[in-house]
This record gives sequence, structure tokens and C-alpha cells, in this order.
Amino acid sequence: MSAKPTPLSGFPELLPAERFVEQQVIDRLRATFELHGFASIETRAVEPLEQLLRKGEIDKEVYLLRRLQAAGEDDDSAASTLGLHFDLTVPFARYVLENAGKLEFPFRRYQIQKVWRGERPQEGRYREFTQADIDVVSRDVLPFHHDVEVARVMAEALSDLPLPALRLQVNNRKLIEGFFRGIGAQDVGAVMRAVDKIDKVPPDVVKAMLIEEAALSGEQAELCLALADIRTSDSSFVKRVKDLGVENELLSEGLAELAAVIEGCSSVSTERFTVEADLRIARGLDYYTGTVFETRMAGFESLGSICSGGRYDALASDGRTSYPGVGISLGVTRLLAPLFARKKLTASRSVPSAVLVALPDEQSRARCAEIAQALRERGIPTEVAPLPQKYGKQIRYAERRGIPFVWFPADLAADADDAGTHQVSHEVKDIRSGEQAAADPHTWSPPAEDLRPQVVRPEA
RNA sequence: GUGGGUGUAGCUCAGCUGGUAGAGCGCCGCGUUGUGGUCGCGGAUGUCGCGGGUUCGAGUCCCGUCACUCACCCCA
Repeated sequence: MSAKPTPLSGFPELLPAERFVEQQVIDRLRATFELHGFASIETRAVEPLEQLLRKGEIDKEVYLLRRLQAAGEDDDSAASTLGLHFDLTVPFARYVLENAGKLEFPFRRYQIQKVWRGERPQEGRYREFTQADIDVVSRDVLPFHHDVEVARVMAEALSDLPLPALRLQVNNRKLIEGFFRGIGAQDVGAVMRAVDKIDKVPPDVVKAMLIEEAALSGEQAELCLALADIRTSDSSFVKRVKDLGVENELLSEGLAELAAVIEGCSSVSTERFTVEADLRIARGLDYYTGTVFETRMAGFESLGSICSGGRYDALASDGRTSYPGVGISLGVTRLLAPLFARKKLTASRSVPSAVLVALPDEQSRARCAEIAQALRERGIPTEVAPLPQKYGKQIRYAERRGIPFVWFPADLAADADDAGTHQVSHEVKDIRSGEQAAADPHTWSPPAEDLRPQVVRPEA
């Protein structure tokens, strides 16, 4: 490669310190998911286009996969063409159907993988990014308490991470659909699309859209706006909805479900992670049938939702048996990349090494490697200096990487010579404080907080 | 897919009505001949995104193109 490559927009690549943070976050998510009994699976990167397009009008979002030499080959039907998956829910539904005979239901799984979308990239929107999903799927019927469970598990996982304050907003499709039907709306989808704009355009514009595009009367539109305005952190939203005076069976069911989720999550709500009913949340994806989730991060509202999901009763079905599910998906890249870009999150050093063993001269390399190995045997990440440069340069090498300790090997000539001019024993220097003391590679250990890099929030 | 903005050193950016490139930070060296950071002195680095056009002359003007970026759309 001769010319300098240009960055490829939308395919973020992290520097080592950021990658360290990402891996810590993924480890943390994984630990929490497993603590709650979710099993890991990984699905293939590609699905038949036919499967991928079941989700709706996203054909322009899917990257097709074909061999360079395949031009002119016959079969380009949706059934045989492959595309990279653009989320983890659709492949999971396919996986459940394919393995239904071997899985135990209700099936609880987590999945942390890359996904691809043909987007125009900008901050928080990528063409290749990592999602972390948890879902529970059952056969025929999935008890409602799992709606509460997935929210609680994700809340617990996110609460453990060093992030700005998060707000989990919950709504229910039955509630809003029931409400819209209850007021006499004919085109529920058009109403939802208009209401969904409420955070971006003024209320009177939304009202105009409701009247023009969803064929509502001014009164009906007012009721929709009033509903969308309701936001509470407890179940008091129920009374406020009822006060609007709309009667509908589906609405009542949705109200009861949403109240159950809000009450069920009240104990995981903290200052840094709040859960609330927000009746303007709709979600564009049409496979959701009940509970829906979105999550906003304080100071990063323009990113949109960083963690979303909901209940889908009909996504997976083989024609005779249906597999209803509920899940929630964290956008790991959307969450972290903006924090990295704004220097709100990084690692205390860019390499795992806690110790750099200084190299006096090339002849000493084997001896220095032994010192390093003695440290490693006790779990201390250690590297040997690459070149026998002046010690000042070697210290600088460590400093730039954030390696906190430099190990100076004992001078072998010390036995024969005057101890005043030679370093008789091994010494280790904390380059932050400058303190240096004699040490034995078989017993010395760094302070626990220096053993591994730490995730740090520079200004938090 | 639609509509804006921007491309100059490793990074952030200046560069006037066209006269063939600059600053800060970073990097390297020396002061300080095996202990860094501070300070002082010195040094290196650019196909001015790419292609074409106008001109005696283009980083600067024009056209095209590519990339990046922001907003919309949609979404993690």
C-alpha cells in the first residue's frame, strides 16, 4: 500500500485505549446477562434476503453479499440472495425456528455481535456497529413478567457502567393503538408516525400532520397530543390517560401492562438510571405488539435511543406454532463512540503492561526476559524494553504508553566492583511519583489498581 | 435516498484583491555521555483531497470528481 488510506466513514475503528474500554463494557454486560441465566449464542453474519426483508421497508439498508465473479449468475431471487444482518433480532427469530426442536422454552439468550446497515453515517449512526441483545422467547405464549425482566436485566447491566445518566422510557403499543382507535382514528400507522415527530417539530405542526395525513379532526388531534404529553416515573399516568375519557379494550390492556412494567422496574431506578412511562414513544418497527423501550443518555439526547426493544408476539412463526418474544438491544457503538469522541471515557493506559523491564544492553535480554517471566507468573502484565537505549529513553517509552513501573535489573558487575558505582539489586521505579526502591521479581507486586488498565471518566 | 458545509504538516487550524506555505501542539536532536517529565537552543515533515480549465503565474478563481461532515429520512 503506497498512498495513505483514507478513513471509511461509518466503519469505526478504535484505538487501543478505547478498545480496552469497549471490551470492559462487553465483559460487564456479559457477566450481568449470564448472572440472570441468559445463554450466549452467535448467529452467522448473513441471512437470506427474504428473511431480512420480513422486518419491513429496509431493503435499502441491507448490504448484499455476492462474489466478485458472480456477475451474470442466474439466481438473484430474494430467497437465495444473501445479505448482512442489520440487527440481531431477525436472525434470532430465524435461529429459534431452525432450532426449535433442540431448544428449551422459554429460551433466554444474549447475543453481542456486529451488525451492518447501509446508512448515511453521522455521530451515533454507523454502517458497522456492535449490538448487545437479550431476548426471551417461548412457544405459543410468553408470560408478561418477562417484559419486566428484560428491562430489569438491562437496567442492572447499564447501571454498572461508568456512563452519564440514562433514562429508560417505556410505552405500550396496545395502549397507544387502543387509544387512537378509541378516538376513532382510521389510519393508526399515520397517527403514530405523526406523533413520533413530536420531539423534533412544534406541537402545532404535529397537529397539522395529524389532521392532514391521519385524517383526524382538530379535537382528535388534541387528544393525541395530550396523550403524547404524558410522562411519569410511577403509575400515575394511568389516571391521566383515563381522565382523557377515551374508552377502548386494547387501551385498558395496554395501560395495565405498562403500569406493571413501571411498577416492576421501580426498584432498579436510581439517580443514574431512571425508568419512566413516556407515552410518546412509538418505535418505527412494526413487529412490536406490546411493551416498547427506548433509552436516552443525558447530554447526548441527539443520538436518539441507545437501547431499545420491546415485545413481539408474531415475529417468529412456522405457520403452526408461534414463538412470541420480548427483548432489548443495546447499541454498544452508539453508546461508546460519542463518549470517546468527546473524551468523556477512556482507559488509564493504552497497553495492558504494568511493568516495563529496562534493557541495559542487548546481551542482557535473556536475563531481563527471566525477570519479566517471574512477574508474569504472578499475573503481572510485563514487557521488556524493545531496545537497549539510554534509560531516559526507556522511561519515556513507558511513560507514553502509561506503563506505571519501570524495572531496572541489578548490575551484574556489582559483585566484582565497588557497590557505590553499581546498582547491586533490582530496583523498580514508579514513574508517576519518581519513587524507586529495591525489589525482588519473585515477590514484588504493584498496587492492585495498577495491575490492569482502568476505565476512567476524565471530567466526570 | 434528499439538502447544506468542509478538504492545507501527525493533530487543531491560519493563509488578504491570484505572486509557487505558516503557527501552536506533537515529534526528533542537543544542553543533561545509562533515570523521563520542567526549561533553553536547534531540527525534520506537506503530491495545499484528486482531475481538468482560466492565467505569465492557482492553496487562492471556474468545472468535475472523491472523501469527510451536518441535517432530513430511518434507526442501536
